[in-house]
Amino acid sequence: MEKTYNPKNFEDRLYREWEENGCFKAVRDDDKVPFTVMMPPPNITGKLHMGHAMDETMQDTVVRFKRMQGYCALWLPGTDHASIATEVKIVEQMKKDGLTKEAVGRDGFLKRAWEWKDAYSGKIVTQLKKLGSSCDWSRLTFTMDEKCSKAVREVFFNLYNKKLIYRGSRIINWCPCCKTALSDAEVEYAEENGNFWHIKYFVDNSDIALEVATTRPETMFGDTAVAVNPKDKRYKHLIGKNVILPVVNKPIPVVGDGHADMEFGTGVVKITPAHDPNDFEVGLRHNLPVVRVMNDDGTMNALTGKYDGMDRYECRKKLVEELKELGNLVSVEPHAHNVGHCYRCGSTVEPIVSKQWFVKMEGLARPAINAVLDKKITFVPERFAKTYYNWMENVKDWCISRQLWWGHRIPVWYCADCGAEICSKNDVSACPHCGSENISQDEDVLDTWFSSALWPFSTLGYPDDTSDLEYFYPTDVLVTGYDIIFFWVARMIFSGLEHMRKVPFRDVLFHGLVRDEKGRKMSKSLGNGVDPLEVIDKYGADSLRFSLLQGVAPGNDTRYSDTKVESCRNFMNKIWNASRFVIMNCEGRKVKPVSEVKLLPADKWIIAKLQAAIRDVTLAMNKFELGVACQIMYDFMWSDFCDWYIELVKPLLYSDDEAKRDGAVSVLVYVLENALKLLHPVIPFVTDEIYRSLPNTDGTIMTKEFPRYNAKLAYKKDALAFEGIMDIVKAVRAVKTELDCPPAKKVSLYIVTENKRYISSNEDSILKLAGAKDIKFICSAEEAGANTVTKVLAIGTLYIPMGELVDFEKEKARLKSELEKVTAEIARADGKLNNTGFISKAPKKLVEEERAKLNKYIEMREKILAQLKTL
RNA sequence: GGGGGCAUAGCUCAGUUGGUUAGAGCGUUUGCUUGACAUGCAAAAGGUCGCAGAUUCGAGUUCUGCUGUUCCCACCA
Repeated sequence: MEKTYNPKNFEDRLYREWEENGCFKAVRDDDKVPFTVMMPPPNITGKLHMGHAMDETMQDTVVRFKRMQGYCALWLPGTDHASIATEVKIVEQMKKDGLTKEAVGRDGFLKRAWEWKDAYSGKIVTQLKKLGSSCDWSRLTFTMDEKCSKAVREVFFNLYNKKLIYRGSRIINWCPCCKTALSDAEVEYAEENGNFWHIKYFVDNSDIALEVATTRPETMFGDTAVAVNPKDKRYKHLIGKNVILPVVNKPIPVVGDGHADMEFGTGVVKITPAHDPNDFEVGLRHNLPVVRVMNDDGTMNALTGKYDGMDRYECRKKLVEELKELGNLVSVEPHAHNVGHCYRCGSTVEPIVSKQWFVKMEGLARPAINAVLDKKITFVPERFAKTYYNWMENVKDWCISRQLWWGHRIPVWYCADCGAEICSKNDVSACPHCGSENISQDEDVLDTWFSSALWPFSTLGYPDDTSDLEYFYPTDVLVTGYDIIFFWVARMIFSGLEHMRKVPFRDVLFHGLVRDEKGRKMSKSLGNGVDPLEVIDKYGADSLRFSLLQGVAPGNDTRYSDTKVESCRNFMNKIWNASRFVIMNCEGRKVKPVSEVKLLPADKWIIAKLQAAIRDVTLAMNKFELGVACQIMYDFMWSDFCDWYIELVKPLLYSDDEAKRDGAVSVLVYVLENALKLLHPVIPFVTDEIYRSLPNTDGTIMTKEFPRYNAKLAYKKDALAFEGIMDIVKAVRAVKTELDCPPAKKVSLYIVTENKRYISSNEDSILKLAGAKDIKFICSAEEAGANTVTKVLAIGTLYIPMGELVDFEKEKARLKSELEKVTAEIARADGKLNNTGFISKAPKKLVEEERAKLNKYIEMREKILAQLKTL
């Protein structure tokens, strides 16, 4: 083995081997319990970012853990066609070649899109492999694969026939840049500084004017009424009269409607049903005409007269000027308000009336809410359930049609002759009503998230009754970011319940955003994104994986930092070198099962620590507390195993006693092997590479059983006793440092104790680790002679002759400060034990422990006092 | 307007049924080439756990209010 950890030597090789040996393949096995995870399919538009790296690492860790525990673990990978995002990119790409969608046509465009898909989805797969993802690549699914299309059509067909999908003219969010409708979830709001334009609308045949205030004057052409509050005494009498729409000079009615807020602005609202969701509702209530005045590209239409064809903002400017000239403009006041933007291209969206397809959410939402309420699905951490309820309870119908070409085309055909509308699972070539072949399919495609919503079952063969679907569905855990609760998680839940009659997954494990070192969101515009591939190249995949999990709490945002990855790389190096040491010492030795080894106190101690680690890691993993699990492993491996145990066995390894050497090596191998198995789900590469070099192992670690807690090996009392030995070592080291004594200088140890035999049996360890030359058991302090430093420990009192290094004043001060500490502890324990409430109400075990502690401290205090007297 | 998160060592963060003297990494100080590792070892300094109450024998942990900060949702034309 090389002297330092060098992941480049083995990561790619191991991954190839795992793959070639079919280690990731999940085949139905009725003797095993299934464990299923569906990978949130990355978009084919981009490359892997840190968010993906965290998401995939968490999934891989959970899946590898379960696989080792004996589950039939399926992790199914995929990629998403990302309808709008991809289409935007392809349009950009074509623009460079001087081409437009219209120029290449639908077929030409789709050809380009598929080429894009072929080029990019492969890249993402390569990147996922670099991370070590143990997914079943034979099942790699693309959201526009044949099987997904089949599922999409089935679901659409069923919902259509249940009247849960309908087509209608409603207010939707329109992106004038992407030229498509968007769902509510696809609009992002940001506060912008705009203006409030106050405009006079004169009452017909009168000098009286109503003053309306608007932030979007250009929509005025679509005004079909002016509303006042029916309770508003100022305007009540005008209800039913007409006002003249300026510029257009058209009379429109004054209506009374509660929508007009008496307190806000002038209390008069212009009503533009075609361009505002609230106005649309008012329009419905008062039977107002809906007049659209804007084109799909954000320019004004013919109804705006001279503004026809002008951009919406240009029109705004010119119109305001005209109003000013006409004397209708009363005032302009600055006004900050929230403006909606397209989540893909950032353009300001226009609320526009448009004929679109919708999913009726009433009826779908309730069961989806109940599934979480009834704990059929558990959110981790729980708090995200609130976000989910809140959204689900207020959800509006889902606009699913997009005026795009890249995506699942809506499976509805229209007959040009008889006007029939035909929804079908299969392509239709003739009208079933009139037989006409003059029919055409709906031009629009479906929202990307419509197919994503079916992901947990479309990937397993739905709508067919496949064996996989029966075995692997419902899936077990969905791992994803909290930012797509609405887009995806919620929609998978109601879709699973509606179409499969079962929840799509039992747990949802949320993670937060990976931010940059300063806590900012990683983004292209800031240029602060860190490429996981570069990090892997520099530090190795295991280092990155560990750094993304260690000490991270579920659902919390984290900061990426090079220094953290570096410290994790150091941990890998530590594991590497400790293993190298163990393997080196195995040469020519008999490595026996630990059950055949006569265990020494230190052995029992490390085995006890190992068992505790196994127990705690398993508990943490089962609760998805991956950050905690990593911390436990880190501490066990580094502090317990490397810093203490390896140092403890060195004297044995260098002794001439063959049996002792064999025993030491056997325990080393046993502990290391188990530790590697514990660590494997998180850091698969380095653990497997080492595992293959261990004696008595064969094949890969990834198919071995995950360690099980064994109560017989817990050795609680032995472990506690051994801590006493460690206390002696720590005390000597501290004294040396304090007195500026070189660590290499050997000292003698005088000990007053009732544990002579136990200390003697660990003498070698103490001498080696403390840097001592001998241990002498004495009965009183005097025997230790003058110039000693005293350490009062639980296992006994330690006297260390330090010769001229001893400064009596300092020693006195040191003992006094120790006395203070012990006295404080006595006061604390005493206080507790004198509290009748504590005695009567606290668990007995706790009271006893406290009492034992008190006794221990009292004893220590007496010893310290005695020592102070002699000084 | 509604709902969350966060506030713990100089910095970044853990701390999940309330119970040892509140932890880690990085940084800082001191000393070490101790035959796996200087990507290392040892020792140490550093915290009234945002503030004020409440519940409890016992609160970093539960509840209420407040302050600061941040995110999400809704949205007034």
